[in-house]
Order: sequence, then C-alpha cells, then structure tokens
Amino acid sequence: MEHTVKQLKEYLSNHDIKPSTIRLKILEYLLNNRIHPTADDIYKNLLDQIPTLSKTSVYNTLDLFADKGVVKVLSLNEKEARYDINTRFHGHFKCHVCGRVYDFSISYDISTPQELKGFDINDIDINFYGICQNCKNQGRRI
Amino acid sequence: MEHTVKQLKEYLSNHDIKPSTIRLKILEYLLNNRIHPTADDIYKNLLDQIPTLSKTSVYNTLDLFADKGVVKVLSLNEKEARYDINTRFHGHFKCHVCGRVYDFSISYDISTPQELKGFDINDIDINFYGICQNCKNQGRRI
DNA sequence: TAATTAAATTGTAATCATTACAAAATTAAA
DNA sequence: TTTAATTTTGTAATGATTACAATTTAATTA
Repeated sequence: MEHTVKQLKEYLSNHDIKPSTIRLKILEYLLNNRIHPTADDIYKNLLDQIPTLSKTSVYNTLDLFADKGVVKVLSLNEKEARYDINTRFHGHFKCHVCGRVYDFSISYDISTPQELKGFDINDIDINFYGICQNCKNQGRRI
Repeated sequence: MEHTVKQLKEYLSNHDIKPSTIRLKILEYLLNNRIHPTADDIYKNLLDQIPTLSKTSVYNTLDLFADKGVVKVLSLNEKEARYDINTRFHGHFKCHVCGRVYDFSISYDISTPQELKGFDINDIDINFYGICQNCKNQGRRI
C-alpha cells in the first residue's frame, strides 16, 4: 500500500505522462483506494493535502489518465463516472444498497459474437447489478 | 412492423400499465424503431403527431416503462440514456464512429463468478465498444 | 541568473440531460 | 354532472461535466 515518489513517477512515465504534484497525488490515491472513486471522491479526499486543488484539475488529470491508459472510466448506470486504476480486463458488480462496486474476474471466454464479425472491438464492459452479500446479511433492502 | 391499438394496449396492460395516447405512441415508436433511441430522439419524432408533447412526459413515460419492465435503460458511456424495447438478455455494441448501437446474442454462459457467491444479481450489462463493419468499410475513423 | 516559452492549474461561467414541482388538462368514478 | 384521481405540461432547479481565459508553475534559452 506504500508507494514511493520514485515509484509513482515511474508509473506515470511508463504511461507517457509527465509528473506533477497533483498527478502524483491522484495516482497515489487511486492506487491506495481501490474503491472505484468518483471525481468528487478524489477531489474531497485530496483537499486536505492540496488546499488549492480545483475540481477542474481533477477532471483534467483523470481525462489525461484515461487517455494514456492509466485508468478505465466506469459507466455504471449512475450519473457520476467512476475511475478504476486496475485496467486489466475484469467485471464490475454494483450494489444498489450500499453503492459499493466490486471487482470480479471473467472466467468465461469473451470471443467475438457472430453478429460482430468484421467489427473492431476496442473495449468491453461487463457490469452486474444487485445486492452484495454484506447488505443481504444485514437484511438491508433498497 | 404494424401494431394495432388493441395490440399496443394489450402490451401495456400485460405490464400493468394503463393506456394513454402518449404511452401508446411511445410504445409504438419503440416497437417500430429498434434503434435504442434516446429520450430526445423519441420526443423529436413524436412532436409531429403530438404537437403538445412535453419532454417531461417522455421522461415520465420512459421511467414508468422501465419500472414496469417494458424497456431496459442502456448506459453506454455517453451522457444520454438509451431505451431498448427488447428486454431479453443480449449484448450491445456501440460504434464510436457512427454512434449506432448493435444488438448481439450472448452465447457463452454467464454464471455467477466465484467472487459474487452469495450476491443477488438482478441485472447484467454486456457492452462492447469499437468500430462497426459499416464504418470500417467506408474507411471512417473517429 | 534572468528572460522567454511552454505546460499545468485555477476559477468562473456555460452546457445539457434529467428531475422537481405545481398548475392545467384529461379521464374515471360517484 | 360533480368529484376525485390520473396524466400531462411548463418552468425552474439540479448537478456532473466542460469551455475557456487568466494565473501560476516549470522548463528552456539567452
């Protein structure tokens, strides 16, 4: 869970991104808080460390990260986008009770469907929705 | 492609929805135009037939349809929601060149992943993104 | 090192899909 | 018909995201 500045800088430079305080802090936050945060989550959490931080900078940085493949933007039937530092292929489960987003691995083969022969497939989203075990155990609904 | 008013009314009553002119027109539009339209698409297209139509009514109706299982709301990495009259399980491909959304069938088995044992799964979205064959053939990019 | 240029960051205002809400219109029930 | 319930409408809010110009910071050059 600990990342040196050197490691963070390398992470960015590996993705062709020049380092800056904001970029390093946002990257560090994403690496240490794998909760698929929203831009607002990130903004609120970094305000202590960077009092002059603006929301525009958070969006700018996240857009840059998405362009360079550092994060994947998640669109989970909600108005706010979420950002995932884990860009390897995997599925997401959104609990509509607690709002948490869980990762899961895709075991089955996602080969090109018949109907999409000849299509270029650049990206795939596998999103599940429901109630997580934690909320079920607590008997929480909606 | 033709639907009698009787059929449309039955379709609604089968989903526990009382008929009204707007509801029947929107349902008819969705059944005849299986292009995963946005609320605005529907609004613009019905304005000829219902000059007093308001956008709020379109949203109200689509929300009702979604609640009653008449349509599925699609969240395809774009700001506008789309509405699919086909509520049977299938995947969607969004072409980022022409913007069209294609259906495809899911052949592989979507069983509960290990990590989601004990979770209630109520809904699944399988979304592919890329360039469709049509746009590829025309050499169109971005 | 200072001067110049480029890049990053900020603040404010716009955008735009969606929602809230109350008034008006329509339909159903008494 | 009268009354009550439902549907529809118009307007104004909401809220995430973006546009954009100004400011700050960092990098480069003289």
